[in-house]
Amino acid sequence: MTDAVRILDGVMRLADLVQRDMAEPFAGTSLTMSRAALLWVLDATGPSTQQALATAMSVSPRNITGLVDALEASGHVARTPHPTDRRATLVTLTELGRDVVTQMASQREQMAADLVAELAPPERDALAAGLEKLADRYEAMLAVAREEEER
Amino acid sequence: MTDAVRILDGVMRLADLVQRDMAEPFAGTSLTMSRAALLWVLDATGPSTQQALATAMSVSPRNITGLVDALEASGHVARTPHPTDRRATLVTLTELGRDVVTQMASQREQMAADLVAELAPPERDALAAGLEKLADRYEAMLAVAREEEER
DNA sequence: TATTGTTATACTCTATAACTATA
DNA sequence: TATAGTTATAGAGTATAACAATA
Repeated sequence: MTDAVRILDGVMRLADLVQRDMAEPFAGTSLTMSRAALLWVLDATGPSTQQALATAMSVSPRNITGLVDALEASGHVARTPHPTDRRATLVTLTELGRDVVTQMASQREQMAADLVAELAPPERDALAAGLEKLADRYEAMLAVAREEEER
Repeated sequence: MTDAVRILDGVMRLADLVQRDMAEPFAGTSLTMSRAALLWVLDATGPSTQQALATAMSVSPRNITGLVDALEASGHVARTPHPTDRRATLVTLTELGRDVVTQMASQREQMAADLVAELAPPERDALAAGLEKLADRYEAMLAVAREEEER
């Protein structure tokens, strides 16, 4: 197996493990990974239209309607009228929604710390830099491919 | 942001990009990521019972029934009677299924090669080793946590 | 005309529980 | 009694297309 494939496999395997682990705290609650992801995006961007959320999450507007419906029912977000555009609605985090995001953030840090506990600091930096380089590069590659396809 | 979090984020971001990219060739076909994953496992293990597939994929037996139904309908796998246990069925790859796996394997290699194209060989090896170490460690951590929970 | 969000419809992945046939 | 696979049922994520209200 080439080093290239070892890297690809390592990333996918690790991501799968992490994803299962992240989903666990939501068991028995109304939250799911997709809904939590929306909260996370919303916290990063501030109050947003559903269109903006759809774009940010690379998902259809219809999908956002469903996620927001569920999160509104569970009290994590609220729909408020857009101040200037009466077609649009602004989705905002409620206090409960903010609490959940805060908790997710601390879980993420704990998880990350546990993950790299056996790596020496220089190794950590090298690994982080390598991954970021690959992700940046990959994103650029996909963007180029998408443009070529449009032509 | 700590290096630990940079690593976690890098892994998740990269996995997301790769996953979207891997799903693309299936558009317009009857194949999906889950079905393709079953083909991949089946190729690695050889003819398997549905129970074995469920365990290997960490998924319910019922789920396997559905995936195999679809893959059987599309001609990628066949159900054959188990030679000694009449309760069980053996799932096997058809020629079409094998062709698809071969194609996926070469796409994976191409994708991996593109991904790391700008990394020098020593960097590649370090990155691969780092990721494998983290994944192994994480898997062990989860196994321990699961045992503790059972007590 | 174009855009925002929703209704209508459909497919897929996933799970648990009950059931049948077999071990 | 236990196991393999299926039927029954249900929730969740996702998409496209048509539509109403508004820009």
